[in-house]
Amino acid sequence: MDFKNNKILIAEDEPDILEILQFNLEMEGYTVVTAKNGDEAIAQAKKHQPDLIILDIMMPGKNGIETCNLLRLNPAFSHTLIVFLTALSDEATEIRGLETGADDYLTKPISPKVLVSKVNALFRRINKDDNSLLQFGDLQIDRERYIIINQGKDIILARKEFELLALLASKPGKVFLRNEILNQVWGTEVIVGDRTIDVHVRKIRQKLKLDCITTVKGVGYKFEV
Amino acid sequence: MDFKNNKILIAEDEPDILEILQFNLEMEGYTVVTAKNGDEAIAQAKKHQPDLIILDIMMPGKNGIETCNLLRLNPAFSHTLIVFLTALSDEATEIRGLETGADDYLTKPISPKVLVSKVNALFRRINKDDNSLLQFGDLQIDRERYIIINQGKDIILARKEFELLALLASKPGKVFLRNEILNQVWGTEVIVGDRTIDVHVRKIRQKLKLDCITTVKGVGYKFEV
DNA sequence: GGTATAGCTTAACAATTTGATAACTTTTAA
DNA sequence: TTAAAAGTTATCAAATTGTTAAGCTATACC
Repeated sequence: MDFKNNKILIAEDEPDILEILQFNLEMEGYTVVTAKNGDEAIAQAKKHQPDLIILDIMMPGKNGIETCNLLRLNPAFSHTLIVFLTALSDEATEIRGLETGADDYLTKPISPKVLVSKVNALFRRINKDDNSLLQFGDLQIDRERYIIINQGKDIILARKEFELLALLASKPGKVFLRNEILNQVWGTEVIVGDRTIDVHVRKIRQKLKLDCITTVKGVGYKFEV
Repeated sequence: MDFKNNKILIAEDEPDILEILQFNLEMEGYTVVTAKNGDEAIAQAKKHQPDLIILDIMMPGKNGIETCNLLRLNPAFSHTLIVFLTALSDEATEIRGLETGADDYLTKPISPKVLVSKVNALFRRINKDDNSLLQFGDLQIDRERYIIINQGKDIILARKEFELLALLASKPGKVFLRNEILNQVWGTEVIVGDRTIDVHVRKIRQKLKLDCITTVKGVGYKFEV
């Protein structure tokens, strides 16, 4: 799951609860920043631009609802996920929170596991379909954007090159026979010469500057990191 | 709030609860269709293409979780909002439900007002992403008002130009295939010549004086800031 | 209702990029 | 050692896109 790179800001005045939440979300792979009250939360939000903000409603100084209102006024946070967390199971507060523009509302006591699941579900909702992105260490293959990113640098491959690489990378380690490659990338109709695949492989190797395509002599090629 | 035109499918076997939910959501301006069990829910979903599906977990025949799994397998519903509704406050079930790919989880008893608020919040989020205005640095695209603003200056695009740009900008970075563009901007009925898209792209580039549309040769176009 | 205007599409051609091949060299495995 | 397979390079053809101008269409305006 690659949405786990997302950043979460937790604003909670009770240190114990804060620590439990932070620990569990970090275990899940999220980056967590924290705040002890509303003002600090706003400052941290501006500094770190989190993808999700968890606001305790009962906090000293600015409470969660006021904080949410202020954040939503800023265009930078108009799309940020905001979730309230509170011990109040008071219905009026809950409704007020949601009308304020929060995306969800969690009632304490909530188990860390449930929290993590809810957070995952929220991100799943906004991250739409991320099945188009393959990642291997420093190498990213983004099928949707049709680019390769290696060590932060964009690499542009021509269509055939890209499709060939994407095919090999779709099953790392698997050896693709020349025939398989021809069928998948060129289709069964087209007939091309013997050296065509080699030339494309060469160009990929050249552009990527990375030894990720291995030749299996007499058989085919495979992708390996 | 224009998202109130949205359609909601409720699957719930207890007629009393079903009626209360339906009544309250209709009062709020939503269109509601109903189902009494999982199979019926799937049939209704296919028929009505709802924007949100509320699934009771405990239902005769297929339960809510199974139903959700089946729906998510169908690409037509892979992005549809799904919310579980159940009397179980059992933690394991809750987690299982969320991992299944539901977007939220509501525990009975839930007051109609809270339900309505949660539903509103869910729609607020997805509508925010789809509609309203997109902003990329100095460039603003206001889909509602059909206006582009670049560095404070209004730029007037013709309708096709605007729709093409708005489509590309709706997913920055994503490469839209020529076919996708034709389907989205022109519709599946209309057939236009090969160079039509290019000409519109050229005009957009010319008017915006900004290099924000990238050609991916042999594939399509993408919007990038 | 007629005319002006902007918008949309197309055709024709230019420019560019991509892909395939030939011809040759190098590597590999038996 | 030696075929067979794969690598390399330059070159040319083909595919794709960019550009421009012109014609058609719908809409607005008088």
